[in-house]
Amino acid sequence: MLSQRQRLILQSVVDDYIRTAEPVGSRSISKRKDVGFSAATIRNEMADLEELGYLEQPHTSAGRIPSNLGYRFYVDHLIPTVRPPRNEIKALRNLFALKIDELEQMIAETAKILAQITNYTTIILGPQVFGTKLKHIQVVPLSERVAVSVIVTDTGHVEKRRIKVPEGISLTSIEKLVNLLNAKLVGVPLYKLKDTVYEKLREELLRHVDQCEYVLDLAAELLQADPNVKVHFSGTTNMLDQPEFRDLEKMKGILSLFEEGKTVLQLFPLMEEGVQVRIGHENNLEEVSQCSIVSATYTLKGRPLGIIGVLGPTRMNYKKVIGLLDILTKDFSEHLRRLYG
Amino acid sequence: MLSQRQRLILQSVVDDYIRTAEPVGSRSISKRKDVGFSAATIRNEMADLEELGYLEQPHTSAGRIPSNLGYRFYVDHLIPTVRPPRNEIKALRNLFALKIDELEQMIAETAKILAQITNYTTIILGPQVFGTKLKHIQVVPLSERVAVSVIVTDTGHVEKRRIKVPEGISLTSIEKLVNLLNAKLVGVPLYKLKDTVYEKLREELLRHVDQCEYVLDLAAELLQADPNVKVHFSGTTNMLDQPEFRDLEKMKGILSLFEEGKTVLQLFPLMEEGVQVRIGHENNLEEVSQCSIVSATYTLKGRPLGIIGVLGPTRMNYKKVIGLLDILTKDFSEHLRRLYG
DNA sequence: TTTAGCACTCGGTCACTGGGAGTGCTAACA
DNA sequence: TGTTAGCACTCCCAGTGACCGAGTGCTAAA
Repeated sequence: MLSQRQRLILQSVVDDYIRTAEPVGSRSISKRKDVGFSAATIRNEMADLEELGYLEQPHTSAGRIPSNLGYRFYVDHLIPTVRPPRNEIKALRNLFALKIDELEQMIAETAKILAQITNYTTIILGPQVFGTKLKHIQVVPLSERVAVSVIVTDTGHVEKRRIKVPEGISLTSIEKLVNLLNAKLVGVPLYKLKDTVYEKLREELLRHVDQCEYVLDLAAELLQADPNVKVHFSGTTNMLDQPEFRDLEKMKGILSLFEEGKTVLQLFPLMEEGVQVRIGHENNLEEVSQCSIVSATYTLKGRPLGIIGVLGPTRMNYKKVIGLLDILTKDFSEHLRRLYG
Repeated sequence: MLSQRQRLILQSVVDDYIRTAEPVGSRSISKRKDVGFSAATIRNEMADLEELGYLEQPHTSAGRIPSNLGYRFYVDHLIPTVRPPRNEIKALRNLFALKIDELEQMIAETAKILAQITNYTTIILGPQVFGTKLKHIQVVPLSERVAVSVIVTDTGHVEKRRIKVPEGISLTSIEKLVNLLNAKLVGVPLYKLKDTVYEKLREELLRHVDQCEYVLDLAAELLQADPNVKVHFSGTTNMLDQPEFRDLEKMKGILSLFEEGKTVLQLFPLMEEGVQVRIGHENNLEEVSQCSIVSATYTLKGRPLGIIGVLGPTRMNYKKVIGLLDILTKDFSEHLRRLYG
């Protein structure tokens, strides 16, 4: 268990290091007005903290920097939850006042603003469409054998899919099929669509449509919703401003991660309530072992829809980012509720 | 006018510099087997070429590097059009054999492969949907006052738009409207949709629908196609491999360009036949003043649909890239024709 | 006109140096 | 017993100068 003084010193080191990106020496800490000890005392405590694994020393005659364990303790015990400054809150709220209709665009703008305020990289996942419900399905034939199926959900999301029409299936049977699907499946969540077709529509189809089996498969194909979650990035180049990423190789690793968008999904293994912080190796990817991720879930009608995350160096300004994400996800969810709820 | 020998030397300098990224000295050129002159002679010629503006010297006792004018002459007169090696052609053709249904995905894959082969950044614009024709329009009401309009084109492209339904317009009038639009507008190119509505549908509407003016405006909104051209990037991190972009500031400029996708549209001011090369300042953006862009247009039914471009340092391997783009755009267009033509 | 030779220039690398920041240890102090 | 001042030591870093090699321009000879 850390003493009160050790906690104070650890906090000071982390704060200073976050601010300056330079190893923190005993003298500079003893000079702070909230610390009433001499440099020598601080040195002793720092040596202890290093032994306990909270601090590290880049080389003998240098100051200390926080270890990942140190950051973890700092995040868990040493930061007061802080309300972001007015102007930052305002910048975010202005977004929601804009009345942007398209959700995608809304998300893109949010990512942008958040990246601007934090100076880190923002990653937004979603929205997850699996839980949303079918509102309408339409099939538009393009030529004899090719058609496009269009699915609209209750949140206004549109999924399309090119499909090949099997030989021997006429346009009229497709039309009948689509009518049937619309009559029976509206309101069913997307992830249940396929099962529902096979379970409930079989007899119905037998009655109304010829070549039932073919058509059933076709229907399944029509309804195959795209399971891909969209990934939005912003502020990717902010990483270049961080002194710890001067190294081109590291930088390249991180940037390629952004290019191959889907890989970052591994960084967000679960959608939990509240603000999550993952530090250094707690992330599942080697490329970001020197980064931290602060993330939070946004919801619609209590259902988690997606994730807003901020990626920065482990030396990131946790206080600020956590405060921002906390407010932002709540506002964002509220905004969604007003749009679709 | 350059003498035969000057052309040979200029070509050698550019070739070597493209290969090594190091200033080229007189000795290394005189050693090449296709050059039968001593270093001293080469030096004289190089001094002349510098005076003429085709070469530059980073500092007094260094070799020469090509100027932008030098590259221009090289591209215009000194490279034979070269057929890319078999394995590269094959890598591209494999793509088209994959039978990827979705055009977007197809484009993304193409960009990726091209970036892999060239080791530069690829930028693909399009497809341009303005010229495509309306196949179907659908309106799906989400709630009392909100609906989603979905437009399907003859190329299977789907555009959606959230719309607010003006007060006092009933669902049945909307239904009538949509039926009318479908009956009258199928086959009309997207860019003519709006005009056509106002010109041709006015009387028709007056007869069938009440509150005509409102409805007319609504129709216009429904048909407002998204004019945004999509921009696909791949291989953005390849830029980091180029020795000329070690400088973080330059790098940042270029990478932010990719992040703010739309800005790059300025780099492709026109859609012309054949392969275009723009060198250094010939591009309209300061950020890429040390880059060159090789681009070509892909078409559908003879209509230009979009652009495939490769962005690299001015020291890029023009021979290879030009050859590749030439083949690729032709294959790509042919593939599109098979899919939609 | 071409080439060989030579003096010169300049950037890059390496070893060396001194200064500064910071430490750990010891001994004195409250 | 906990805290502090003092001091010797460590290590990084920036600056310096010497040196090397690649390349040039010029001149004179072939």
